[in-house]
Amino acid sequence: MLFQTINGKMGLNKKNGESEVAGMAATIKDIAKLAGVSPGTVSRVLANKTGFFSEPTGEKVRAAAAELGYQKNTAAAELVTQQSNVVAAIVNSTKTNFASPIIEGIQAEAHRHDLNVIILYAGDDDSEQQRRALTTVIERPVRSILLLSVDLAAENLALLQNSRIPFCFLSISFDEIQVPYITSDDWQVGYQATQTLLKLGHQNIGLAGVDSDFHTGRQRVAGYRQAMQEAGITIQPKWIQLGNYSYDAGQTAMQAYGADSGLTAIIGGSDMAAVGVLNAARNLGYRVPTDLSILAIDGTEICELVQPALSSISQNFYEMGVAGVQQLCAPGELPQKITPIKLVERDSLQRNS
Amino acid sequence: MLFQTINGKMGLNKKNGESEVAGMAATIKDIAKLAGVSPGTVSRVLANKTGFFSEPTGEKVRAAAAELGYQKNTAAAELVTQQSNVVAAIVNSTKTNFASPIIEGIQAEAHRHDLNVIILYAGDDDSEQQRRALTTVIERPVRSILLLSVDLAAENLALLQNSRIPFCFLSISFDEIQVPYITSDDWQVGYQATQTLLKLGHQNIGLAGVDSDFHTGRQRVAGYRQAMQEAGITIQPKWIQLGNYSYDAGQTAMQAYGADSGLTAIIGGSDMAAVGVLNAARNLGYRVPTDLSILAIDGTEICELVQPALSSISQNFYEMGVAGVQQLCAPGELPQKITPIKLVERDSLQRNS
DNA sequence: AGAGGCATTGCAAACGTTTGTGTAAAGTGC
DNA sequence: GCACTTTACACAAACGTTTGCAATGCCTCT
Repeated sequence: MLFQTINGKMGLNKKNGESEVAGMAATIKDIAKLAGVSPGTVSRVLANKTGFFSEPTGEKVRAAAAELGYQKNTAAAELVTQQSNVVAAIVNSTKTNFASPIIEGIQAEAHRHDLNVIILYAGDDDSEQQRRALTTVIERPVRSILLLSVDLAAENLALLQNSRIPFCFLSISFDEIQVPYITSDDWQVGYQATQTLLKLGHQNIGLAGVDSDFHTGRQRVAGYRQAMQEAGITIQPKWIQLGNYSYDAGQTAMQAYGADSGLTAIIGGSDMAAVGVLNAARNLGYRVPTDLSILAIDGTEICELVQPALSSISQNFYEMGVAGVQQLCAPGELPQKITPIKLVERDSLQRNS
Repeated sequence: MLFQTINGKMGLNKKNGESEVAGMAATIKDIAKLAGVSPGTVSRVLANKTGFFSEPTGEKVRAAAAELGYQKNTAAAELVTQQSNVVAAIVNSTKTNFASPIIEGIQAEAHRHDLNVIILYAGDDDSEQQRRALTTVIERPVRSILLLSVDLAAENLALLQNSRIPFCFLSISFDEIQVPYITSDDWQVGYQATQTLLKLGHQNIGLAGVDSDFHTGRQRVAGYRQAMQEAGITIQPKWIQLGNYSYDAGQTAMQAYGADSGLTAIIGGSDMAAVGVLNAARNLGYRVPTDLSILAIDGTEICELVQPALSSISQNFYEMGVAGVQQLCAPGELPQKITPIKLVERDSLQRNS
């Protein structure tokens, strides 16, 4: 009775008669056959649509599923239901390491909404790798896309917008184009960093390693300029050393300042840049913080790894992650959002006498 | 002629008449209708199956696809072809940070084979999060699974093996169970680290922060013991301070050693642990490397971030990544594989006089 | 006892692809 | 001008699900 071999219309190029023979994964139909019910019923009990099946059948089906080691084919299900519960996070593999707390935030909030998270790497500034990551997520049913500080090439942005999948940028901002993003107020980041140093009596303050090619960096520089201007200090051109936020950028910035820079404080464009500044400064003979105060921007764990531990203007990356998925779960909100920043004091700042 | 409205059997609950009305993504059928050919033909030209269509038709189809902004639904395609070109990497979100070079290796080699990579986070030792990550990849068509130093709970390993998806562990090893893995020879790691220090004249050598709960850690300890024994040195129990490879583990280990430990050299179980040792040692009044040599294990970029830069027994994580996808692309090879290690000298070692 | 309701299940369409088979029309050789 | 091959395409099945609808049987009410 249980092992009846009625098996519908026979395929032409593949006979599906005995499906437990080889390694072919068990399907809902196999369960149906084993349990002696229809595939539809199996689907219903497995989806726990209570009220649509009797307890005895439920048991039979569950037993059969267990025996066959059934694993659902979600892709097939998503095909018919036309909806997915995975959200994709695309990160650029830049050396600055704030991605991890953002992802933890995404993960936590996503699970709260019963969503699954997949992560894709999009290379550094490689538009080809971006395209690759983008198409792999667009081509399969993802519910939404989060882009962690990736600066999309124009053609890739078009691709993304064309896909009609909801998306949101994280930890990056734009002025020219109108897209949803969540990040810190980068102008405030620059402004408050500078203010912090000014309040400690510093006047000659450097800004090292920020990238003014993008909005984020331009904003930080603008905040810095404004704070300096309000304090009545004229900025020497060499005080602003641009770069790409990396460790190397910090180092080369510091080397450009040189051993007799006249600076008493430096703002690192990122944690990594600040560490670069720190190490290069030491090699130039500076003692930190005695001779030179250093203030990092970001506040990731590396600040606590080096000695002296770096004080920082810290961003709330975790919060960015959760805000990102919230934004995508409850759309209709305004598309730009700001997460708070705060000063975290460690051991790299000192009052300028 | 082009806009004929023959559209097959009408659906009962959803009329698919004009599909460009709302946001519904364009399908192959829409293209077919627009170009005035059959869906099959569209599929063939889009897949570039040359020889199956004439150039004029090819052009018509491509034009229609472009006009509709067509995006392939790979999930649907994978459903019928029964094969996928995505490989999943599952990483645990541990604070030690070697994951990134492994992923870069995976990524590079995968692209060489025209595969796409998705990454999942599996939490730290959270079997529930593991299960979640695992099922999300098992439930959809992935070609193979790489697990980066994740120690799977027993029930989750069963899940994985049951799925019949090829998998390989990276940067972790096992003795009790028989599974494919690629990692460094951890015994050699411990042995060579110790040898390095012995050759520099050290005798009282500590081992800090390794986790002997797992095979990897046990092997490192065993290598250390063997090297010490060969040198005729009896290990004081407190020289071995276990931990979980973290920064904190390194710190507490060093604090356990104390200010008058008698040690002249310490092996950090990981880079992070070594940095923990370094900072704690400084706080205890040690000068590194003058009073105390420190040798890290792993050789990630943090070794170069701290001062003095930490010498290390470096693993080739990138290579692990490429070996992992190679292994899964050309199966039949022996299931365990070893990637080489090497000593990288930086500034944290000094001869013991 | 017949009508109506409800619980349980089967049936079949549909999701968006790929691909084997069938078949006209066009091309080739004699 | 006929048989034969080739070219270019359409047709339809199949992948593994979900779900609206129909069908069956039983229960309850009058």
